[in-house]
Amino acid sequence: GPPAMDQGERRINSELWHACAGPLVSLPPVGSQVVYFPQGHSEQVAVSTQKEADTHIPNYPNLRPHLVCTLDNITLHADLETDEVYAQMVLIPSQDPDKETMLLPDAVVQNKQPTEYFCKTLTASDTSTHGGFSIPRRAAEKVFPTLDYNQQPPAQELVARDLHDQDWHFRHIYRGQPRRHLLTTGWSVFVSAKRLQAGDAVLFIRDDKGQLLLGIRRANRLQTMMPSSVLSSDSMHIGILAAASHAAQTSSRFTIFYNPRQSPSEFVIPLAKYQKAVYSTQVTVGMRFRMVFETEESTVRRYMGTVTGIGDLDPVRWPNSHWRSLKVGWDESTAGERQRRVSLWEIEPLTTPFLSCPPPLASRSKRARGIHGEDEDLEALMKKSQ
Amino acid sequence: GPPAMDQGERRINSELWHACAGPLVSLPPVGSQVVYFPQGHSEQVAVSTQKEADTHIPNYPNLRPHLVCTLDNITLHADLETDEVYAQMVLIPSQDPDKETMLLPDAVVQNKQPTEYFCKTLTASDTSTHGGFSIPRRAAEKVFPTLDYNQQPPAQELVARDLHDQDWHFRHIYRGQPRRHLLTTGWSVFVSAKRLQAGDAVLFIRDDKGQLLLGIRRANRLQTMMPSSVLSSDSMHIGILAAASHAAQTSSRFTIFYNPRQSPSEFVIPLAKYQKAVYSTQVTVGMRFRMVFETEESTVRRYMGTVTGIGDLDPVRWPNSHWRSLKVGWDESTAGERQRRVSLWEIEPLTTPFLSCPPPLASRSKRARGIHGEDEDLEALMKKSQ
DNA sequence: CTGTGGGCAACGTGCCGACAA
DNA sequence: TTGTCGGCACGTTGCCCACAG
Repeated sequence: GPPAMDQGERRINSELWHACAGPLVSLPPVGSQVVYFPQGHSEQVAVSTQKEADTHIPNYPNLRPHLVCTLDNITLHADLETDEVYAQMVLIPSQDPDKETMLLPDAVVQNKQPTEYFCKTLTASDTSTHGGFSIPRRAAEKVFPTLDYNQQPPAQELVARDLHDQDWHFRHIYRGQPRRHLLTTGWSVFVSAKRLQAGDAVLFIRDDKGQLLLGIRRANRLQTMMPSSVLSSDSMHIGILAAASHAAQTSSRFTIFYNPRQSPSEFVIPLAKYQKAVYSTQVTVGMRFRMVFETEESTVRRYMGTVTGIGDLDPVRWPNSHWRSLKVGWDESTAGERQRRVSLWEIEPLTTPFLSCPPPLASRSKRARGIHGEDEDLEALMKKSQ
Repeated sequence: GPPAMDQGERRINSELWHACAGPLVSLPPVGSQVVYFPQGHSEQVAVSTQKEADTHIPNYPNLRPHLVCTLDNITLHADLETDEVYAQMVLIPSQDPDKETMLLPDAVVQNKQPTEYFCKTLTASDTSTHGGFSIPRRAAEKVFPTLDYNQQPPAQELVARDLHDQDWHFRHIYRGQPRRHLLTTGWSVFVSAKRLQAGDAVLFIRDDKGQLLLGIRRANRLQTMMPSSVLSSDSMHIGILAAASHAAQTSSRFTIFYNPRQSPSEFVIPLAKYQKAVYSTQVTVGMRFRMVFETEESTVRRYMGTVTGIGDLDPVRWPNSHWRSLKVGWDESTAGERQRRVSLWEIEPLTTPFLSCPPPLASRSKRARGIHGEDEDLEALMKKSQ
C-alpha cells in the first residue's frame, strides 16, 4: 500500500535534513538563547506569498525589532508533496531583556553535514524517459556498497530511504564501454514520483549503520508557489507581528516555521553570534568583508565585498534594527543576484575584531531622521563611540 | 509551450466557478452589506491546517463576533495545482454599526448554477489507463454538439476550456454494441494532468455562446492538506483576529479567502439574510426545521432536524455570538457527519416566521454563565422576550 | 570520465466490441 | 443504459552500447 502519511509522528533523519538544507544552514540547539527577527520572518512569508508586508498593517509599538528568546523546541519537517525541508521552532521570549547585554560564550551549533555523501545536479539524460541515472564514479565508490566486480556485469540492488521514511529500490550496475556506474531499474519511478527535472539535484548518504539515505534539492527556479488560498498575505504578516507581540508581552511560547531554502536569510540567530557581531565588531563605511555563499555544487564559497552604507532598512516601522542594516557592494560582476543589504552577523570583517562597550543605540531613537540622512548619522555616531 | 501562469490577471469564468463550487454556494454581490464572522474564518483555517484555534491566543476585546462590512470587491480564483475554487473578498467594516439595526430588503445573490451542464462521478474504468470516459447518454445529448449520425461511426472533436483558460481536446465518439457515447483520445491526458481518481467528479458546461467549459470537483477524501510550512496555525488564527480587529478599528479594507468546498460553513453572509434570521425568526428548543445539503450527485436535498439547545459555541472567547448558536439533532440515522451545531441563517424553520423586536441579547453579557447552564438561561430569556 | 543518441525488445497505453449488471 | 473485461495494435519506456566532448 501507499506509505503512511503520519508526518510529524516519525522523527525526520537529522543528517539527511541538513544535507538537503545545504551547508550554510545551521540550527541553534534546543534550550539555547536565540534572537528572533519578525522582519526576517516577514521576508520569508513575502517570498512564499510573493507579496511584501503592506504599509497599512497595524503598528505594534511594544514589539521590538528583535526578541531574545529561549529555543524551547525544534522539529524537522519535509513537505509531503515537494520534499522541501523546513523546521518548526517553538520560542519563549525572555522575561528579562537585560540578559541580552551579558556576553555569552559561543554555543555549539548543530550543522552536521554528512561526510559519506554525494550530490549531483541532474542532466537532461538523467531525467529523460530514455535512460537511467549516470552516477559519477567517485560518488559511487564513496557512498555505495562495493560491487562484486567478478560478476558479469557487476550489479546489485540498492535500497535508499527518503525523508518520509519511504524506501526506493534501484538497480546499480557497472557496464558500458567505457565502464561506468548507472542506476537503471527503479530510477524513472523515483524521478516521476518526485517530479524531478533537469537542474534539480539528488543526494545520497551512507549513514553510520551503512543505511543508504537519499534526498533532493530542487533548482532555484522561479518560485511557482501558488497564492496560499488559505490566508491573505496581509493577514499572514499581521499574524507574525501579533503573535510575536503577544508572546513577548506574556512571555509565552510561540511557533514559527523556518524554510531554509526559501527564506532570504536566517531570522533565528544564536544570541552569542548576534552579540559578537553587534557589540564586538566595529563596522564602518568602506570596510572590506567576506561572506559565505552556497555554490551550484552545494559547497561553500566566500565572496568579497565592501560596506557602502549603514542604516535602517525600514526606518518607519523598524527603527534601530540591526536586520540588514548594512548596505554592501560586491567585488565580482556576477553579483547580480546577491543581496544589496546584509546583517552584521552574516559577514566576516577583514579588520581584526575588537571588544567595546555596546554603542548607544538607544540615544538614536530620540532624533527624527531623514530617509537619506540616516547613514551618515549612524556612521558618525558609531565613530564617536570609539 | 506551457499555459501562461498569470493567475489573477485573467478573469475566472463565473459560471464555471459556481458549477465547481456546487449548488449551495452563493456569493454576495459587490457593494452589498455583509456580515463577517471571524469564528467561521478560523474554522476554515482549522480545517486546512488541521489545528483548531488554541486557547492561549490573545484576546481582542474590541473585536465583536460579527462585523458588518461592505463587500468592496470579490475575485474568483482556482488553485493552479488542484483546481480547487476559492474567492478573495475585500471587506470594509462599516463605520456606523447602528446601521445593522435597519432591516434591509433581500439582496439579489449571484448563484448562477448553469442550466446546460452535467456532472459525473468518475468510475474506476473512467480513470484507468485501459480506456476512455463513458459519457452518460442524456448528458452527452444535453451539452455536447449533436453528432452527425450519418458518419460511420459518428464522431467529432470537442474542445473544452478549464478554469485556467486552458483548452483540452477530446475525441467524442458514438460506438459499441449497444451504442454509447465515449471520450477517447485526449481523455487520459486530462486525467493524469488533473490527477483525477475514481470518485472525483468532472463537469461539462455549454455556455451561452456554445463554448464548452469543464471543471472538476474532487471527492471529499480525507484532507491530505499538508501543514502549510509557511505559517504556524497559531499565527494564522491570530492573524485573522488581528487583521479583523485592526480593520474594524480603522474602518479600513481587509482581505480574506473563502474556500467553499473546504470551509464547514459560509462566514460572509448577506446582511439582509443575517437580519432576517436573527430578528424575525423565533427559535425555541424543540423547534422543527429543514436544512439544505448537497448530495453525492451535486443536487440539493433537505434534511429534517430538531433544535435541541441554544447557546454560545464558545462562551469565553465569543460570548453572545450567533455563530453556530443552535444545537440540533437530525431525523435520519445517516446523520453521522452532519453538524451538531448550526447557525440561525442556515435553517428553514417549519413554524411561520414573524417579525419582532431584536431580542435583548446585550443584557446577557452582564451575567457570568456556567458552561452547562447557558442553554436554559438563553432559552428562558428568549421566551420572556416574547 | 560522463553526456547524448541510435538500436531494439519489452511493456504499457489505449481503441475496439462482447458481455452483463 | 453503462461498467468492466479480453483482445490486440501501436507507441513509449527503458536497457544496451557507440561515440564524442
